[in-house]
Amino acid sequence: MKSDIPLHDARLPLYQRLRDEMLGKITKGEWRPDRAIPSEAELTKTYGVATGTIRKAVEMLVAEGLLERSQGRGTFVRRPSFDGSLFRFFRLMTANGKRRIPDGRVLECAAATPTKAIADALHLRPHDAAIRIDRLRLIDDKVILVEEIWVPKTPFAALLDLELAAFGNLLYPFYEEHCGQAIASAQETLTVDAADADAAQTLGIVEGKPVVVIERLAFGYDRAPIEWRRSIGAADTFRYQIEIC
Amino acid sequence: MKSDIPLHDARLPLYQRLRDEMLGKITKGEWRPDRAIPSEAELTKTYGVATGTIRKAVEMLVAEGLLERSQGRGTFVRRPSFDGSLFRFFRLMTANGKRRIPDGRVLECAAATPTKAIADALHLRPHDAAIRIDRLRLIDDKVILVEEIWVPKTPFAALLDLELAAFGNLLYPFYEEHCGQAIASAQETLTVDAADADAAQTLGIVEGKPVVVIERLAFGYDRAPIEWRRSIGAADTFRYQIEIC
DNA sequence: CAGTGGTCTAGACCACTGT
DNA sequence: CAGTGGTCTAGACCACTGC
Repeated sequence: MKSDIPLHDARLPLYQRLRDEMLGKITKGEWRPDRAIPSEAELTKTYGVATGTIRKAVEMLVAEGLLERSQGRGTFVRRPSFDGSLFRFFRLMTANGKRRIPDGRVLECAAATPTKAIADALHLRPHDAAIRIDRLRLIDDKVILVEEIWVPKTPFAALLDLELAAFGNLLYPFYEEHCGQAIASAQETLTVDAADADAAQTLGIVEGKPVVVIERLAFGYDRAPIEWRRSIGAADTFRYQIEIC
Repeated sequence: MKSDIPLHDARLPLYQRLRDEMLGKITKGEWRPDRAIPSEAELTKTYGVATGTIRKAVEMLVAEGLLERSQGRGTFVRRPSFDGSLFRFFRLMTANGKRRIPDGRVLECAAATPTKAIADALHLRPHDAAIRIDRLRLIDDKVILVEEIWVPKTPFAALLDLELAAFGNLLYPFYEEHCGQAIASAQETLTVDAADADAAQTLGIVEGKPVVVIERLAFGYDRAPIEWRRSIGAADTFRYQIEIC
């Protein structure tokens, strides 16, 4: 029965080829999100391999976050759920140690010309177009962060056609839904500065008071830079938490 | 032969208990860095379990970075190479983007009574003894960080017998060498505060100027808290960088 | 209860390393 | 070559889920 398994590369281990095969079922929509895939027993029959081999292939996809197993219920295709990873790129905390996602309010989203530093960070060539997003983040209608965000116009042009109110509180799921761009990792640099007049007014603090400046460069799964952003918040209410592993 | 495996918790899966057992061999130095551990065949005999079970336990330790497998050669205990991971717990950068490890100068290292918050963080019971280390970190003889560090007296008592000058620039390799305690992960919380008189004087800044406060709790491979530390530095020269994956 | 994934066994054969 | 880890088999029994 081994001939049932397409031998994409006969030199690859069986469980690898099985994993690729199953990945195809998911990406092609043959196995749909939130639905159970065939049971291990079925899969062993379908592919003519032992349970251990099926398990190893499934385990790979579980580790990659594409499948989810639940004892006694089955194995399910994960809807790219940002519920679980909501906080992955979000490191601000309230004083009592809880994380609360602030509301996002996009003030502007338009084509613009980035500075050289930002263009370089995004690997833009000299005349590549870009989009600038100005955004506030609020908790209980109080501004806690002022954000300046840059993305390349390609493939983010779809953002220009959207109502500003249509932007969600989290941009990354938004990028994925409307532009097909998933964020895989990011690099943040955090410094402390004095508030300039603009930022001070928006944040409701006195000019010259300390602010925290977070510059983030976010990357896709192919490690290409996708988004540059700078967030500024009042230092006295600021709390940034990170796990180092 | 299953009785050969200490049943730390009989409800845990066998491969978990095996992994813990093997972890003990490593941390206790019974299996030494850069040396091969017994082959799979030997381990199955020693512990009286099937190869698959041994493999799963070994795989866990490989995933945790403690073992390394090499086909045809054997499985080796990894020397915690601080060469590559020197910067793993070190996130301060100079303005030009380079990382430079500051010198460490231990001012005091003595038994002391921690606050309740620190005792709780370290999971100390009411009368467990602790050690406090006061330390400066300097670049070009300029103080850039003031650190207060707490570790449990057990198993860190060896630190009390050392000359202060004997402490290296990096404490974690030091802990490992003298106390057999390896740091596996840490959690940091970063806030901005105003400098009190003490810190201001040590850091050479004006009292009330903003300082960055980093509180870190570091954990061992068994996820038990090992070290609490608070580092304070002047905000204007501060730069903190992190990769989020 | 039947069906699912979770654990575990007791092997087999292969690919690779060092001598 | 003998010995190692890498892959794979063909099951068994258990714990959990939902009906």
